[in-house]
Amino acid sequence: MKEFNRTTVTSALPYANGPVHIGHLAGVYVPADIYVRYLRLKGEEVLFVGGSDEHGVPITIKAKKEGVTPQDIVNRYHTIIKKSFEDFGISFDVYSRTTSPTHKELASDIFKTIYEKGGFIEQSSEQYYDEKVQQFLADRYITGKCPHCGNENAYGDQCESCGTSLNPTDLINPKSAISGSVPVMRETKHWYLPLDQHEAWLRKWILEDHKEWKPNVYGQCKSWLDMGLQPRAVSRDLDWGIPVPVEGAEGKVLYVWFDAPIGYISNTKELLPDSWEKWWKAEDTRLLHFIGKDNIVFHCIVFPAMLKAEGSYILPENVPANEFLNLEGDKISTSRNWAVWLHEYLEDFPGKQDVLRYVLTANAPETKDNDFTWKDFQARNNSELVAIYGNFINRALVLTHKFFDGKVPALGELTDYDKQTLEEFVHVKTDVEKLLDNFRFRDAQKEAMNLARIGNKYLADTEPWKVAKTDMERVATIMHLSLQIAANLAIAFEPFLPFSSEKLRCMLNLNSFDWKQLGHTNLLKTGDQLGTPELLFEKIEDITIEVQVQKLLDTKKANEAAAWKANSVKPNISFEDFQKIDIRVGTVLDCQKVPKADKLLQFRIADGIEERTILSGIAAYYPNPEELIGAQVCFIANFEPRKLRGIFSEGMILSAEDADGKLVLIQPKSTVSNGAEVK
RNA sequence: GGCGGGAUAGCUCAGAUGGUUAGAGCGUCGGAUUCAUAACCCGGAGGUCACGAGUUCAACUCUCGUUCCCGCUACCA
Repeated sequence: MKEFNRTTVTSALPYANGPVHIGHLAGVYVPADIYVRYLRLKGEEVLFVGGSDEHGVPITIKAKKEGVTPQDIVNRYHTIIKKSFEDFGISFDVYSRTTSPTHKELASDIFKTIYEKGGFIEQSSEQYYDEKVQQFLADRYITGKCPHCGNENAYGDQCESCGTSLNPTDLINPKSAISGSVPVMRETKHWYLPLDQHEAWLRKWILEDHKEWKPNVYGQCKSWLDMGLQPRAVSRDLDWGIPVPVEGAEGKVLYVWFDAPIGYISNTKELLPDSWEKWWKAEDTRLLHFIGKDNIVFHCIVFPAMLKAEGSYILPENVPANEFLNLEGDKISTSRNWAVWLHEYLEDFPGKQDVLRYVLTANAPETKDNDFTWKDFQARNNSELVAIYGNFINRALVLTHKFFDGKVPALGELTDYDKQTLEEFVHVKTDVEKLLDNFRFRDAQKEAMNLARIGNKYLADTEPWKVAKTDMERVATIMHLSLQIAANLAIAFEPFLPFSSEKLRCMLNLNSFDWKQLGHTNLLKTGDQLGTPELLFEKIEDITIEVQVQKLLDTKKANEAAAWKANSVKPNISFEDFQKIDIRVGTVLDCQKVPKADKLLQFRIADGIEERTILSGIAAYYPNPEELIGAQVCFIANFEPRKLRGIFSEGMILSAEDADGKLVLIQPKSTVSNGAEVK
């Protein structure tokens, strides 16, 4: 077992083309933050690095769409993202960005070093080029007709209609997704990192030396290694990014995947210009990458290969990747606005950062994709944070104020039951530690919560409010111990719920604490004056949750409307065909629901000659049919009569079907004679 | 299509190397209690462990097949 003296913790760099949401928090930043806070509390040397990933094609596309520069886009989102992390107490030592000068310099240096060592191969190939916007097109930005299923909107890498993987050259009638113009083939040269040459040591390093990695991480790496590694491009033709720092590379930038992870290092360097190297090059430094499952191969294979090729860096000791968090049963999606955005959450739930941190940890996607629901959020707040933790603290403080004027009472003789309780909560410390050391944050938090359960049980069993009538000394001991448990809770929850721990610390008038004190009963001294008791957590009412659920339902509706596309036009018909249809205007004389039929309305229509009855299946959209009386509608007059629900319908009333399936009557703009023909 | 991960109580999830009655929290039902944000505390009910075969004295656990969800598939980032 290797000996480590310090730990470098990185968390995946969020891509700066949108704000961050609960999925980011649950998968990466909360677990990383818990771990880092835990190490800090233990007094270990630790550095927590984050930053925004600001290069790459999607940002340039977004900028073009909005008519601003890529720098404008990343400035906007970097600011929002950074603030969200600060607000949620994600305790980065540094949060910088890949557009920083330090990063540009370091990324260039690393590229150059590998280049000079002959660590890249150069290769030319033909690629699609958009002459209108003068840039090469990534596969994703070429669309055309799928050769397999005929879908007109297949992407250059895959047809989403039939699922087939494609090459851009497979597409029939390719078009640039950026400008819509027809792309041409053009030769271009790129640098590749020959991963195949790194395969042997990667295989040993991962498959033999790191069997302790999580199954999802280990499994995916094994899968890649078994398939055989291929050279991977590290440059691309683009004007947004870090220029490839060698001759003959005009117009080429580092591929964003190459540049982004170096951001971990350059952000460290920006913070510690003189001492950054020990965090990245010293053998006694333990490097950990917190990421989501979509990043596994990159952090376990590609980035290590880059670092090895450079030659002077250490490799990650573990990569605790999480699965994904879903929202109310659906995949979280930035583009579909299916997310709970952190900055919006704080507007709706000011001061409730810890509640979200708690819920996301309690239901963290550690072994498989999990689901976030608002109902669960409410339940965890009300029946765990409020009822178990908050309630215990409140009981302990209120009782102390009631019986001892808010001063820590003296500890008397311990009963066997007292000792038994103390023993239980000493266990909590070792259990939480063991779980945190293994990145099992969900269970660790549950174990911390057990401390509050122990406290509640202790009060219920010792019943100080009863004993107070006969034996105040005994009450003093009970409250003394209860307050010590409360102080322990502040420590145990600090990594998970930093804001609440701080609040509790103030209520208890504790100066400071560290992890070593956990499990001890001398955190508070007899006679210490406690602060004013406040509620640690508040109940969340049904109405609050309903508002959030409604917000999501609205989003869903808006998405459906946005996704709606008009049906393609039917084959042409002749004028003679059209003439066969006799469409007329008539006035509604009477209109009512057909009994025992959900959808049908029965119309009595004046058609200019006589009256006729027509049935129409629009009842759901006209809940008050009598309001239609007097209105003019269009109908097909020569439709074969048809019996519906025992009634003859003599024609068909015309409606337009909206995106959501809603039917809307077609009516003339101004009143016309009954029987007027529609031509 | 190929590969990887997953499918376990009403809900959200745990279940090293196969071994007697499969666990937790919430919810639910019953009891006790009143210091506390109608909260806490005690107890009960609830599962052919996705489906179908196979290996084994023994399978939630191993093998094969099927279905569904998620991810990766090397120029989406």
